[in-house]
Amino acid sequence: MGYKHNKEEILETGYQVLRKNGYHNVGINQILKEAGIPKGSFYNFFESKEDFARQVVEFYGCNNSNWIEGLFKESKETPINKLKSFYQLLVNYNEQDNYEGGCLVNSMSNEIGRNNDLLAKELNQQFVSWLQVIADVVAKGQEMGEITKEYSAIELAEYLHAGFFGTFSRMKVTRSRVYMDIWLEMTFDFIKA
Amino acid sequence: MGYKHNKEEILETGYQVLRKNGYHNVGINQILKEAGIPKGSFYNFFESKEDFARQVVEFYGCNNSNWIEGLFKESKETPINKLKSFYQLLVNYNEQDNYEGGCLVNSMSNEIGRNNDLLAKELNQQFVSWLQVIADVVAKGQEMGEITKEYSAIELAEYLHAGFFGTFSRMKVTRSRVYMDIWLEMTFDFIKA
DNA sequence: TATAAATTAGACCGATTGGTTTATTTTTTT
DNA sequence: AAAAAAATAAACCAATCGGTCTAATTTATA
Repeated sequence: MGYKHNKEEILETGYQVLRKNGYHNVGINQILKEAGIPKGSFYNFFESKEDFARQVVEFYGCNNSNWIEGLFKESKETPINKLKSFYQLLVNYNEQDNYEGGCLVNSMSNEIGRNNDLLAKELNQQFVSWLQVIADVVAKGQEMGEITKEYSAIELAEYLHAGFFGTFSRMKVTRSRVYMDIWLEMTFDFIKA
Repeated sequence: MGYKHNKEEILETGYQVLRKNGYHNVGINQILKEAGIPKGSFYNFFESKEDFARQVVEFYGCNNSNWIEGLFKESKETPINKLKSFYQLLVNYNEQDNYEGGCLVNSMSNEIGRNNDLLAKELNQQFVSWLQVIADVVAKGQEMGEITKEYSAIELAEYLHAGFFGTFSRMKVTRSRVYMDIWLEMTFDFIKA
């Protein structure tokens, strides 16, 4: 039957809160309030705010990694179209969100990537694990002759995802997907064989 | 002769502090300490922390805009090489900094681009003014037949600078320029005519 | 030179921060 | 059923937050 509160629900709430507001802009009390738990429970599950954030990143990162893998596996499209559809899907979700939040790993990397070694390490780990999933699809596209072989699959994956992140950040400020759509068109034009 | 403290010096200190630590991670007291001024002087010059940050962004944005313009004007290289050298220079500076800080506009856009309308507006304004300078050089490159005409100068400028920002963010976490150098190579390969 | 205005200086303020503590309740183990 | 362990609950803590206030000093204006 278990206790009243469970960790995964808190992590899910934490993910939403941190994604939309950032790390230093959010206090523990806000998380307690939104998750509907008392402080005692929070500090029973998590050592500190930093530990909490690290676990949120890990939780989100792993979920996202599985989601991407599933998406690529189920899709019947060719590799290059799988990738393009994937990015289009992310943009659609963000648009529905009215551009609130964006990607937790992207935002948090920018906010504390240089000031907090523990979180930076976790953020990079998750990013790299996504990259591997993307690189696998890129590699298949290269084998099929769809994607340029001038650069390695991992180099192209980094290029794709870092570029995507940059444009994603711009979307936060402009609150418009116009340049994001152009980015998609240009990038997938550039990387084709 | 003037009073003891002057606003530009405070803005310069503020720029360094905000760039390295972010917005919400920095308190007024830290700025007072690093700038060596009492609180009374700060609130004599600035209405609030938010107003201060806005002025720092404006100050940095304009300085940077002028610097870029000067750089492009003095350089004897062709447009595409001007752009590449410009980005390489930025990376070199960041490397010398041991990847602390990065670009204030990039970092701050990510941190508060969606939560603070006043700052978001200023950040976007500065970004767009840089973009115009870059687009002018891109346009010259297109005229000379060096750069692809498949996309407009401003589209290419957005593509360049947003992509650069994304990779710049990654550099904060990885603390290495490896993928940044690859990004440079790939991007300037992609956009050539 | 007298007066007004701007700047400097830092003590002070209520609110909030991340985190601790203590007591109670619930679940698990014996 | 008894004892140990885990989880819940919220009052409490020192430190810090952004910001205000009053007084002293310095500069500009009349």
